[in-house]
Amino acid sequence: MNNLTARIDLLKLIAHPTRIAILDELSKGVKCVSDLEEFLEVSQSNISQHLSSLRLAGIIDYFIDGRLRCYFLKNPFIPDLLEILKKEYSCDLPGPECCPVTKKGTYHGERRK
Amino acid sequence: MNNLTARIDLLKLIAHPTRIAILDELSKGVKCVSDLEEFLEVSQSNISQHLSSLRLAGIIDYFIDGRLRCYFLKNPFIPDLLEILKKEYSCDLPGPECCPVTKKGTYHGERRK
DNA sequence: TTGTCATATTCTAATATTTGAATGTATGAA
DNA sequence: TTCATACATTCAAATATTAGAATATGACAA
Repeated sequence: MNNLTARIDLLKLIAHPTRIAILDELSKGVKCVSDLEEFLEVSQSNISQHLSSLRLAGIIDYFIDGRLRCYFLKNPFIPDLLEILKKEYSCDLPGPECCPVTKKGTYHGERRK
Repeated sequence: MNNLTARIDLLKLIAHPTRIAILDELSKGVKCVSDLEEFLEVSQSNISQHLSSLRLAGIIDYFIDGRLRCYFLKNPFIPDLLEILKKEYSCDLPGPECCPVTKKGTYHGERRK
């Protein structure tokens, strides 16, 4: 499995509102499960399940402090992803030469013979 | 639905090998379906289905040139995403003060009373 | 006006994901 | 040594995603 494939798998795992919320919170610092429980609107069991999946994928990890499990971000791809997820874009990409609105210009890409 | 939720939905839609391959190819320029067919290992029907989903989500669009449909990228979030997907990271994020390996330091986050 | 090319749509089966409910386990306090 | 806390695991049901097969459509060429 190459790098890109692996990265796409990560993306798929992460593309979930609760998981993003967890990662966003962890990006601010170490948190234990009950910290997360306080600001997420889902059950403790569900949070644990998400944490477990994220950890199996190598995205986060934890250390044990007494009876707390303190989770933290591990994968450096995550902060970059969170950043662009929150970024605002003011307009669409510029259309190609032969724009669908004007119908002018032609398409110069490769075509089947 | 706020911006972040919408962005997460986009992420979920995109997190698929064939879709990423399509978007990556479109990021290099306009392509029609048969161009895509040539380098993707999936059926034409399947490509069309992916293109259709991507278009419904506002990620891509096309213009008609004779009997070709020429697709292009529309959503400006995509190039940023593709960039970080391909980025190499040399190591994990630095662990927190109280690291799981050394077991030193303590956890200063908020805790339930 | 018929055929063919380029592409889309619909339907369905297979598969994957997500969740809640119930229960289990380890730790520290009393 | 018993109890409560903090968290994890297992299971099953509900739901969503994906791919392929079959078929449809619209444009151009002959």
